[in-house]
Amino acid sequence: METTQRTDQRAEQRSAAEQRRRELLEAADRVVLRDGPGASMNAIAAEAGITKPILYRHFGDKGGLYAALAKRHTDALLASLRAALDAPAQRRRRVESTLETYLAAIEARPQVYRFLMHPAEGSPADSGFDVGRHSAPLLRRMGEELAEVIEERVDLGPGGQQLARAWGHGIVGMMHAAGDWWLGERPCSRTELVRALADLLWGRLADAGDRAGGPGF
Amino acid sequence: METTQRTDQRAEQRSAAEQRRRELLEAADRVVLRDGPGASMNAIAAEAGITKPILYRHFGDKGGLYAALAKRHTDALLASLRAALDAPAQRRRRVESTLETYLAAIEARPQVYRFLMHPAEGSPADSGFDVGRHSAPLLRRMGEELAEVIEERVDLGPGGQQLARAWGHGIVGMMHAAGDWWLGERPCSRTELVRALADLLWGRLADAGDRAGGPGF
DNA sequence: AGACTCTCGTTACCGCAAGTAACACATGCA
DNA sequence: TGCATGTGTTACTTGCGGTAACGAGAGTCT
Repeated sequence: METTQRTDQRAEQRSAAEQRRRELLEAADRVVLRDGPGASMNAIAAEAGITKPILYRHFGDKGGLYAALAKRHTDALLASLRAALDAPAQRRRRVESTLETYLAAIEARPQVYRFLMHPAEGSPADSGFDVGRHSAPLLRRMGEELAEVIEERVDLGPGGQQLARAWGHGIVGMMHAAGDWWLGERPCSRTELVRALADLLWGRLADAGDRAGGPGF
Repeated sequence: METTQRTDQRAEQRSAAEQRRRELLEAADRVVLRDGPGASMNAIAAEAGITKPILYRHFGDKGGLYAALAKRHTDALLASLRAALDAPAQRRRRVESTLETYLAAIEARPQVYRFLMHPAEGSPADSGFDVGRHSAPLLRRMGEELAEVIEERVDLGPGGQQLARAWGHGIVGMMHAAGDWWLGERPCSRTELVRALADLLWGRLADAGDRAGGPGF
């Protein structure tokens, strides 16, 4: 039975290869979390106890490795978010719980978060060039300015200043992400998007009714 | 009048240097807009008709150059946003006009936008490693998933699908930016931030009264 | 005039990281 | 014994960021 033997062997090898891959990913994880995303392939290979070419055979190039790494964390995060989003509760409660889940996740493992979202700023000194040092400042500046405007013009009662700041950054982020998506896909006209976002800010989400079948989002 | 002569000369030199700096920045601008943010210092120097060390004398390092480059565009964008935000009109109208301004800007010059916000993805082939290819996918995936949930559970009437997608990406962006800011400054507890964002989504911005003095934001 | 110095510019180099080619050892199969 | 295949290595190339060292021109001081 050569074929069976051969298939068995193939299967063994494949599973061994996947096992190996997992090990490599865990080593890479350790290094990236320690040295920041600027970690070199040499360092990762050393941590795994092997040398560079093996990494390249498994992941193609550095982008492949990082993508695999990111996918793991991303999938985990998305799963927990989905759970919060699907829990049986009122809509507002679910929104709060989802926000809570996300914030708790980034709070619990800020290094992972920084890797996923700010893949530049290495921890020590530097490491070449901090690509990505610009977007954050721009968003921050916009958020701060908007917060000032809100705090100065809208009456939010006690604790209004912090509310204004959270809103400033939140609204800017909303604009940024929606704009980014819209620019890539062009699913509608600019005016339509503006209306959609303004409607969102104007509480249309709270006012909308539940869809037939099951509790509303 | 040595001193006067000397000051004149100094002034001349300084202004000449600034002039030069502007020229270099414009050359860098051209290259970056053509080759993407992965543009090499050699390429930029060549475009400006000089060689690398001069760039380094002017901007210190690559980060300095990019920061200077980013500052120009950032300042311009912020100025127009401020104008829209300060225009005399009702609050909702101003919000719409600000959103419109932002979206129009990124629509008009997507390359500049990509440089400011997605400082990795070079246009041709690649250029080393695309740091930052992960954050976008994660945000996109979250946005799409949220959009699905919204569309499937909330009754938004006609055109609800696109509305849901815009909201999905917008809400995710809000969460992301607010979380990022909060993680950096820790200005309040997690629960407070959750409440603030949920309140925002629940239309508290629309309901809030204007502050004393002038038309509300 | 000639030495000083200051800025602008160059060439040639270093260090380092990504990615690759070529070779070496084991192990199962004919 | 020969050979194919997966696993690992060393040693290399290429390209980039960054720097040191040197050269040329123009104004300045004695």
